[in-house]
Amino acid sequence: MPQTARDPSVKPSTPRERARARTLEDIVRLGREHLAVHGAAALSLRAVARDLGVVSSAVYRYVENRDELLTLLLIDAYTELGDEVDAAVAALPEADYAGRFSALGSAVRRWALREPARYGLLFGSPVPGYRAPAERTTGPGTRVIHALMSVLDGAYRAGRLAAPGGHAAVAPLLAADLERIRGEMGLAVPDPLLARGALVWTSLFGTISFEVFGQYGAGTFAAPDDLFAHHLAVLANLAGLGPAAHQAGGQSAVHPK
Amino acid sequence: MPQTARDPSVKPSTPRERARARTLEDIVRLGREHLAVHGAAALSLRAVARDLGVVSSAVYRYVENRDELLTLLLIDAYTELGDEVDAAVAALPEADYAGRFSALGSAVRRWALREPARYGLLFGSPVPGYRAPAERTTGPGTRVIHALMSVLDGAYRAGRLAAPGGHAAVAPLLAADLERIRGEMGLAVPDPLLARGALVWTSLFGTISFEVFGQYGAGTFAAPDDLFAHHLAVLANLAGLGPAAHQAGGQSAVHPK
DNA sequence: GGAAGTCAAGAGCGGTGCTCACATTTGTTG
DNA sequence: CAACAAATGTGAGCACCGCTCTTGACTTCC
Repeated sequence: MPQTARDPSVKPSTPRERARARTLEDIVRLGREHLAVHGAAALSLRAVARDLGVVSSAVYRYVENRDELLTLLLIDAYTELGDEVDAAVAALPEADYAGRFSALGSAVRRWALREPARYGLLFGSPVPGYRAPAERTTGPGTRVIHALMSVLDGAYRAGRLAAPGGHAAVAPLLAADLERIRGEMGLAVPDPLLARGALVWTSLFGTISFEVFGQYGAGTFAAPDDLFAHHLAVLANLAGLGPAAHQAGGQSAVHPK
Repeated sequence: MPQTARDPSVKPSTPRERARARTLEDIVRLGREHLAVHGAAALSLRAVARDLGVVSSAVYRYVENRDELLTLLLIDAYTELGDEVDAAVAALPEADYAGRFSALGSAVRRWALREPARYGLLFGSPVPGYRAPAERTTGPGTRVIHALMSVLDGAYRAGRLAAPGGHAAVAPLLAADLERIRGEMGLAVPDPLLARGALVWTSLFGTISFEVFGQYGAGTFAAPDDLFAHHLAVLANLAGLGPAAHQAGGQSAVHPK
């Protein structure tokens, strides 16, 4: 493969490398647009080439194959989601744990509703023949859970994470997993709270997925904002954050700006 | 369209109709196998035709197009899932509400892990160009939520559904939605419990989706059974069922046979 | 027996991912 | 500046896809 050195950490020096980087950016941008309109499985390299004003085989100079483009779009989407979540969380004071939790959940939902196809690529059914390269996607792909756990861990260290009522027993094997995760992520929260954090994590995405993917019936919920706000409040409580101080409900929480 | 009358409620009388029904069953069966192996977006009518030992165009005598086959597979999957959930719930006494809830969740998970591609078709990202015909899919598609709400409603009517602590306020618009749903489904549970039931519903599928779709990292959870059992116990508590009487955790809950 | 209905076959259209030999452009270097 | 080599674009081609249409054969019923 005659691909040139493409280390993104090194600023492109020569004009040729600059042009190449720009073309690749265009390809990703066009791919993102096609993805948003037609969905992941319908992503077509030929269509991207057409929009790029180039013959179909030319894009293979920049992208090895369709899966490679999918990987780029995956990283692109994870990064954008992670940026927006981080920004939403950072907009509130560090000690406002309930507010930060609410902002995190609302940011994820806002992005998901704005970019349903890209959300589907990240959190929907896996693309049939495609295996995401873990060494490239786990980093961007774990930003949301890291942000969530960071909020919960901060609340715990500040003594603001209430021990949950009705302690569900944590089985030994699960405790081993949690212990390892706690070490890898540098957390302090004990097992029951950590396990609940995982549940809150999956529940958040479950709720959002149902809304984005249309799993609720057509006109089942006329007030999805209120429904999500309610769920978010319950989940904050479940995570141990107690009743959300910065009101978790209503339109204002969904559009914090 | 020269399609014959194909009302499934009428038993096929003539041998021609019998043969036709049998061929259509074969097509659905082969489609199901292809779906399980290659995923929804890669479902190919030509491949089904090959396996059927027939030229590709012949399949169009039985199935209008690819979307029609997808609809048949959708109904087929919803029905199988609904049957298994109903059977798992009915295997426990009606008054064992916590046990029935646990059985329901475990049955969904068991089916999802056994049939990941079909699960993805039902609860994953929507197939790009495809719109499920609501008049044919909502019936089979709402069986699980009906079963879940039936358990919760029964527990409530029996006075066994605890009022949840930390009541999250139910916004007026949401209350209107809940009132309508309560009427359509013939339920008695009040708003806070109904809203929590919806959250438990989406959370259950969120957890299962994360596991089936590999959203947890590769080796993040070595004990997924224990993790799910824990989540199920917390969700039962969240729904208002209190600590699950028929122990909700462990392998025995996942494989209740 | 003939008419109506049903069905499989095959060619064909436009689309896809991907490969390869060839032509062209472009930056560097003698 | 000219020549060279690397990078890039081109177009044909392969195999697959969904889907349509015509043709011929077959079954069923009057």
